Amino acid sequence: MKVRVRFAPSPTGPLHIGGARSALFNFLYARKMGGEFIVRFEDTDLERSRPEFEQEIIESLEWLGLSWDEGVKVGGPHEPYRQTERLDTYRERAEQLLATGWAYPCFCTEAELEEERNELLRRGEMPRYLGRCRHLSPEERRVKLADGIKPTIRFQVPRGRVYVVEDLVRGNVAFESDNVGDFIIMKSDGIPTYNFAVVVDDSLMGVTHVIRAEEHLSNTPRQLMLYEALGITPPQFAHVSLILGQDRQKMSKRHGATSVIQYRQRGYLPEALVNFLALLGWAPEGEEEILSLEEMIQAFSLDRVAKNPAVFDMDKLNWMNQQYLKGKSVTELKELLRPYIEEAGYSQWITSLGEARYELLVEAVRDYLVCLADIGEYLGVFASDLAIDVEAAEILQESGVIQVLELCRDRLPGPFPELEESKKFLKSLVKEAKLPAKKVYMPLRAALTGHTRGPELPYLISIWGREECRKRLNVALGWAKG
RNA sequence: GGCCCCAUGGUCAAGCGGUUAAGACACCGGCCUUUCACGCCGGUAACAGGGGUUCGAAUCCCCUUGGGGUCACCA
Repeated sequence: MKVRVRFAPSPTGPLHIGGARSALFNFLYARKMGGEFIVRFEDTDLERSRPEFEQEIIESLEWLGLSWDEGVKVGGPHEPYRQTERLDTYRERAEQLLATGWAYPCFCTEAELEEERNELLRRGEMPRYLGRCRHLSPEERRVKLADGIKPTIRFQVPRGRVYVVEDLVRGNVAFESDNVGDFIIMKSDGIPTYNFAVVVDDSLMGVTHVIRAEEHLSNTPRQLMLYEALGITPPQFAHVSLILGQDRQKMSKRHGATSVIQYRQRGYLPEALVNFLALLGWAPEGEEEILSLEEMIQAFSLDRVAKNPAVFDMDKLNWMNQQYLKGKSVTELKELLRPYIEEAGYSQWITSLGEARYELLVEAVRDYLVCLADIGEYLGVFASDLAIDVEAAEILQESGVIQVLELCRDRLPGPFPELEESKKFLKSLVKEAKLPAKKVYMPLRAALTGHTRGPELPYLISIWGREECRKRLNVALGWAKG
């Protein structure tokens, strides 16, 4: 049978980093097995679901390079792929469960349930639904209905049974049905709840493998019961452990950037994020950790998925991103960088440089970038007026510095020397000054940039050109003399 | 709290009864270098604890401890 997997986010927020990994694992498994990957929206939470989030999730998936064969946006044989558009389907199945006695209407109000919960809590017992409406007579039901009470539909959980989840990453996990209270499958407004809708959709869509986060493991027995009641063979399950923050708690907003879009905004490359995420909970056989999507597909296997939770390590992501940044050509970087330059407010300045000098600039800073948004920081050095920091000030006060700066100012080639020319110029300067190289370069750097560290001098000179350098040298000279 | 999952360096992890217990990130040191990075070389650092099983346990079983998840008219 052809493998069919799915990613079914609820559009109640942007695509979470954990969701992205679930999507990735599903994608990898589908591609590896020559199967199909479905994306659908579970938007039964009317309060929190928003179309904007659907759009954002789709864009995030596309940005990551995870394409799907069927589902939202692309369509397919099991349309629609949005749960609120499938309400009739759920109603039919609910009727079926009602008719076969697997489910019953429940007329308890929220207030009553709340009271029951508090009472149980007060007695030190576990809060759960006691089954008050389980055995209402047809008469009683008719009366309640006549009173205008809109019932929910509850699933009647079998007593004394054991349900075993056969999990591809965890092995067999057993749950006793007595620990599960009768749960709602249809809300009073006619919207199905998650556990019900997911079962109906997965079965109707022919999903063969459910790969999802571990937080769903405890829900699985409920789903198994539903499969049983519906007379459907359940799919295979694979529960992947959670991604934790530094404090070992489930990743949440408190931990900083948790959505894919935030990483995109910061200038992480999709290849890097995908590669990093893949290694969180999965390890390929070899020692190579930098893998293309294609290589990941080849190497992917569910039995190499780890059972233990993984802490999100920003340091490693940063390193990973640098690796991918290094793999980019200057031409590619020039384009990738543009939106971030714009964001940092340096678009005009970059345009004024012209393509050749922009390229030089990219070459000069590329090794410093952890992510694309860092460009703003480095551009500051180039585009802002000279501001001398403490360390640079100390250098400028050393003896002989004034002579070096003046010599440089007077000999500067121009108007815009090529990189090689700048290098030659600097060497000749050292020779003429008859000083150790460092005694020439450090003061120059301090005077030109106002800092003691930064991009290489030849780049600075070639990018700024003679006039800008002279201007800066004069400012620094004025400062050093004054 | 009940139920369930998990447990190898600071982090990600390999390991699936016999290894000097890989590798990567981070960290530290050295080299390179006109600075800072980059790069290269090297180093510190782990089987949570206790019982078993076995000739032999990181690997299998049990308990303890620790962490996490789940118990909604959220998904």
